[in-house]
Amino acid sequence: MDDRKVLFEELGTIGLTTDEFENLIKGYQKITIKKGDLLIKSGTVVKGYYFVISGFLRSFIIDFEGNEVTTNFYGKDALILEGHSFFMQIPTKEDIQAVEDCELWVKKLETFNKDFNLYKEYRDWGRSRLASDFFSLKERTLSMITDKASSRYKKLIKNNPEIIKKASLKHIASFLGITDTSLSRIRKEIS
Amino acid sequence: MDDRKVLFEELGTIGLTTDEFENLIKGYQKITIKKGDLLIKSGTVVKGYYFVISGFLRSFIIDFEGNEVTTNFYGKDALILEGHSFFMQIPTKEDIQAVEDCELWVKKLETFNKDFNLYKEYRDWGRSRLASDFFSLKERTLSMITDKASSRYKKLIKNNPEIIKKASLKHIASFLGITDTSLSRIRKEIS
DNA sequence: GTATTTTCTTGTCTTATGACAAGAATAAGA
DNA sequence: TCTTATTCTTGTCATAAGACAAGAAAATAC
Repeated sequence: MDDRKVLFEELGTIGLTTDEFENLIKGYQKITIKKGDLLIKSGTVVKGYYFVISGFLRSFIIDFEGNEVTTNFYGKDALILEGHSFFMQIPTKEDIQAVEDCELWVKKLETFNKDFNLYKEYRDWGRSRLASDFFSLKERTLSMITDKASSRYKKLIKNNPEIIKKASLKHIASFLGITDTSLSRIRKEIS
Repeated sequence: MDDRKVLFEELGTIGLTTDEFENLIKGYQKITIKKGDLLIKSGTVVKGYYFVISGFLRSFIIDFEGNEVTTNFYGKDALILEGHSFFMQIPTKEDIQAVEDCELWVKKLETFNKDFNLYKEYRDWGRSRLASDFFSLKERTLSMITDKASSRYKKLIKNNPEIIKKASLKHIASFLGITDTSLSRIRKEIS
């Protein structure tokens, strides 16, 4: 029951009655994956969305030259929603990998659809989440355009210290759109 | 009635009955704006989403140094949805400006919410649109990371020739994340 | 249709970042 | 614990893109 706290914090405040909330919560299943394992494999259809209970993950794609490009990081309480694949039920191009051992809640498509159509509050919550993830991505894209690499790195230190602590230099570098060599030099420069 | 064709193509195929469709369509109002005018002003709360019937628009933000950075372009049939502001009803940071005289359909929040809760099909459509816009932005961000400026420009020529035709060099340049000087040289290089 | 403003091109020089490679440090495996 | 693999640092050199400035071309206004 303790683990439900994470969900409770997010979903317990959207305005559902206790019964509705309990019913909604039933649709979540707990899973664990080991460090290095893939939660989502590129080429497959994503079957659920996920809440991170504990652990740390990253998403990446393989670019045309065969290099891994890290597209995002997911720590405690993060929502992992690969909407394009999940909603349209088409294969995803991204892989999502556990950087540490992880515990997650899964919500599968069928129960998601059922609850989505059942509860207005859940719909509003989902819409907000999507809109705010969209907004974050916009900010990131803008930062790629207007900031130089060292500023992007400094922002990451300030806003996402967990990433700096848990992700490897190589993964952070490709997330920032630079080489690991450059990031190493930026680190030296800053310290 | 002719102008409804645009909407029809998008919304007429989502599985509503004729009556439901007619009712949905009623929620749209037609507006026009003149070249140079702002459809959405930064600092205000977005009151609707828009379908472009005719014309051409661009969205931009002002960065910390006071420069305009073009964030998107919208041609015929495009959906203009500033979700973060529209759904959360908070002020937006973006401006959206008519590059040419434009005609648009507006759907205001109240009718949107009514119809969203009324029709499952409309909900599914909205979710798909949001997910696919999200996906496009992801691709754009990835392109900023993995492609050099000339490749990004070539992709734009191939995938969005309308932008090349209608937008100014300066706006295209900031959209691609480069200076107008650089884009001018890339154009010379290519031709 | 001329004047004025805006947009685009081109030149020179600077700078941030990449490519490649070799060694150091750290982590993982046996 | 020792060995091997991985990650990180550092050096040298190459290159894409920016900064600044001046002129050409095009669009807009009067």
